[in-house]
Amino acid sequence: MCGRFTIILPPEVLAEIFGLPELPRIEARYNIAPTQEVVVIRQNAEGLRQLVTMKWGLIPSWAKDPHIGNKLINARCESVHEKPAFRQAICTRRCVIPASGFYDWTHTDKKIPFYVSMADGSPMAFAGIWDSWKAPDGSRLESFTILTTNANSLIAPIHDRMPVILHPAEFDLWLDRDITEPEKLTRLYQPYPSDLLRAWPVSSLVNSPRNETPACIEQTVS
DNA sequence: CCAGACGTTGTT
DNA sequence: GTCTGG
DNA sequence: CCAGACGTTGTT
DNA sequence: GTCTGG
Repeated sequence: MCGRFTIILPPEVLAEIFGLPELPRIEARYNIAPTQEVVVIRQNAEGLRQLVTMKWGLIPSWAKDPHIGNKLINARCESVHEKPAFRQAICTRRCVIPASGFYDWTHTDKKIPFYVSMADGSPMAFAGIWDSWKAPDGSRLESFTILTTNANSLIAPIHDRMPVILHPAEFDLWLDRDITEPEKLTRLYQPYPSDLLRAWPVSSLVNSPRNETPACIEQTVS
């Protein structure tokens, strides 16, 4: 699944691959955890892409207690079109979460964290959905969740789920607000090809969200 | 009708 | 054991 | 996802 | 908001 990730991308690279109209101001993050503020990309009604900051953990618009978002950090692709918390968002409020890689923990043997990134070091793009929650004081809180799918052969030994990773050619379709038919979207939910990814073990430093240094992604040698 | 849930993960 | 917070 | 808390009272 | 369960 996806419960921790990184974004270490120069603004130029981010703007280029995601087709942003302006250079974003973005800093490197080595250990992004649920509940934190994260930049995501969505498209406005005019088709213009924008980088916006949202909280990780989707709070449905109808939620009475926003803490529900702490649990909704992932949405299973197999059920995202049916679940009450997600089915509206999946039709009209899709987003892409730019990343460099994500972490996964093994549970067989000892709990060992792994870092997964693109084999060629290029940016990674998670498929996500977002919602807007109205607080009692009238303010708005935007939040998102990351879709998950079955693990591919590279990830499977670590974990049975992985995030839905989009190919650059799929960004237009995913972000198009006029496309609402599930059958046009479900084909994007396939596990990303193993040969385009790489994975290596990392130190347990990453376990605590308080540690946010480059050492989090360094390969451990045994 | 109203009340209560609405989610994922992993582990057993 | 289970929930909250990051 | 993992780490860390997990409680009440009264007083400052 | 919308569905399920009582």
